Amino acid sequence: MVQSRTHTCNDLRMEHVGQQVKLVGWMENVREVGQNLAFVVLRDFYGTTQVVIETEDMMAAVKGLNKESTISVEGAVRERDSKNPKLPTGDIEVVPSKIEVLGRCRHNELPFQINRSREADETQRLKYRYLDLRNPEVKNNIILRCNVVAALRAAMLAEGFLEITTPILTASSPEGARDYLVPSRKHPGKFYALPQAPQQFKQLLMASGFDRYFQIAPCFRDEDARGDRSPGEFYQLDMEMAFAGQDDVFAVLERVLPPIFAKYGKYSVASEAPFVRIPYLEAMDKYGSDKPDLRIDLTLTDATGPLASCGFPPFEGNTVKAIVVTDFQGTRKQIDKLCADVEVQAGEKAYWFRYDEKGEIVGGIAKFVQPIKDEVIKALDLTPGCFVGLTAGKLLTAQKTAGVLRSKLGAFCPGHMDAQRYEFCWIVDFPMYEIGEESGELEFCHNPFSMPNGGLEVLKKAAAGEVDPLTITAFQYDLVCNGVELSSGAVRNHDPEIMIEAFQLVRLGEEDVKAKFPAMYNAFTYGAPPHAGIAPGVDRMVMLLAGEDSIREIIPFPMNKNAQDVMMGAPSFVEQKQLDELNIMCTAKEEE
RNA sequence: GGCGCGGUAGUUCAGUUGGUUAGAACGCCGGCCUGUCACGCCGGAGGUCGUGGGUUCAAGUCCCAUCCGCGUCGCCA
Repeated sequence: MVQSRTHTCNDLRMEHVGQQVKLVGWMENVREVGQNLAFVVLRDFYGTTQVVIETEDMMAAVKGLNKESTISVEGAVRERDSKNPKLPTGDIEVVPSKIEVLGRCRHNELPFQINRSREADETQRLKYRYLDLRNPEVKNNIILRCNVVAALRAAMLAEGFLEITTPILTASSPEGARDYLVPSRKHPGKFYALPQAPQQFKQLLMASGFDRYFQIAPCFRDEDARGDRSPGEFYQLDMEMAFAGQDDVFAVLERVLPPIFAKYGKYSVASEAPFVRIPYLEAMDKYGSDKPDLRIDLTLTDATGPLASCGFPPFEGNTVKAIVVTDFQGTRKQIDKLCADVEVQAGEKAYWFRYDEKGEIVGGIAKFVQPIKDEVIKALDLTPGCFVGLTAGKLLTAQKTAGVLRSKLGAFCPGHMDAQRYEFCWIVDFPMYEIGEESGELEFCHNPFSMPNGGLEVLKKAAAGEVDPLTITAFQYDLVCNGVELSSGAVRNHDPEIMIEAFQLVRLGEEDVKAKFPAMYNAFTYGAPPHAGIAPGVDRMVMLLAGEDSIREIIPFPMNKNAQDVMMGAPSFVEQKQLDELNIMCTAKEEE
């Protein structure tokens, strides 16, 4: 019988000196320092322990064994001659009497060095993710994720929420992101879809009488990846509350999240409950973004008045937004780099000038500003030594471009951004409708299930032409932290009559609502509670807590940007027999 | 799909105006070393320069095409 280990590689201390122990783990490193003297670093999940080789027998046991092989070591704990204060187990070492190979590493060259895997090529890391995860720095993010999920679950249960799972195989939903489809063998030509979110199910739970629901819910969307958005699948802390409104939802997250951010986050929490609430239009106007990073103390100023007609062609007839940066320390080269970065990201140019220490307008578009110097200084409240970044275009374009410039300037000027903290805010009062860019007609701006602010009355006035539908706001809100959109939620529209009215404004009617959301529409005709909810992204939260810039760092087995699992080889071709059984024929195939 | 950056040894990278045999660090292999802990010292192996075409006496370097990766925009009700 194989005796199991007596301790982990992080257990042994001075008090264990003299004991016989058995450790198991990976042979991380071997330092040979003499004819019959070597030090083996043994690593397991918990830590590392040094094993000292002093005899020909033991040397023979590890000689020829590749690093990263798994071994068991039986021996005595001894106080070290030369201690290492940097290691928790640095005071002791194990003198082995028996070393057994448990799993030989057949490769003397690894795809990357374990403790430096984060520097390696990302495709290699993903292909050999099981080796990448041996790196404690990588592994620790996964442990953090477990702890955060456990803490979220505990906090939600303590708030009186029930965790209820909803179907993974469900019906394709007509709006929103692209669905992942799953063919049905028993129903030729028909498909299931993986849920983009448990949206309709959680609202049905409310109609069923469950008062508070939550779920660490897997969500599937066939959309392209981003640095903070994993392709294919992700997790949300999905929640919904009956007989509740916006303030109730806010209060729950304001109680649940800050302690978890404080305990598990890399930085401190700067926001106190209640979090700042910023109306959507104000966020766009002040920050040029609906997910403002409040760690940056810069805001946008309107400079259309003095600058639109200064003679600089790009400003002519446009809205001009300015960002004034006091105490600006930046070279010409750095400014050019900033503007180039803005253009890459926003697709629009940024312009600039400086009001230097001598009180002169210099650099960038100074030539055009010079003649109206006094007016501009007054309008923008300039002080000597400041930098003025400028963007122009239609209102929204000028705002968005300035938003990008603002975040770049924040990252560039440490004096204007304290990055080592978490700043939360709510973005509220999103517009209910917008003019679609493709259609040129009125469309839902976000979620057609949101309750319009003003209810049935305002919708009827809009239908009668007494109110501009573009001015109607919804009880729709986002939770933003450090410029990352953590979550979207809403007070739902639980009234079939208001639902139909809302749909009629976008040229849809009762039949469309019934056809698109049959279960929910019917359920709401049987007496539905007013309800509201939200769904913070678990992956993004963990990313913020870990202080990582890439979402892949906090997912155990991430896909690459092209939604491929290069380790498992997914997606893959399947056998013709499988397709036949599902009545599926492929019209095109990627080359192998 | 658009734009930006990148692809050179197992890994991370350097490679000048196009010019001798493509380099460094880490890793790997061999040797030395009795207290290392990023061990040290000596030696060695290891390269279709992403792929295909072109210009040239000569291409890692210039041109064209193409593939792959990352970022970003579109997209994500």
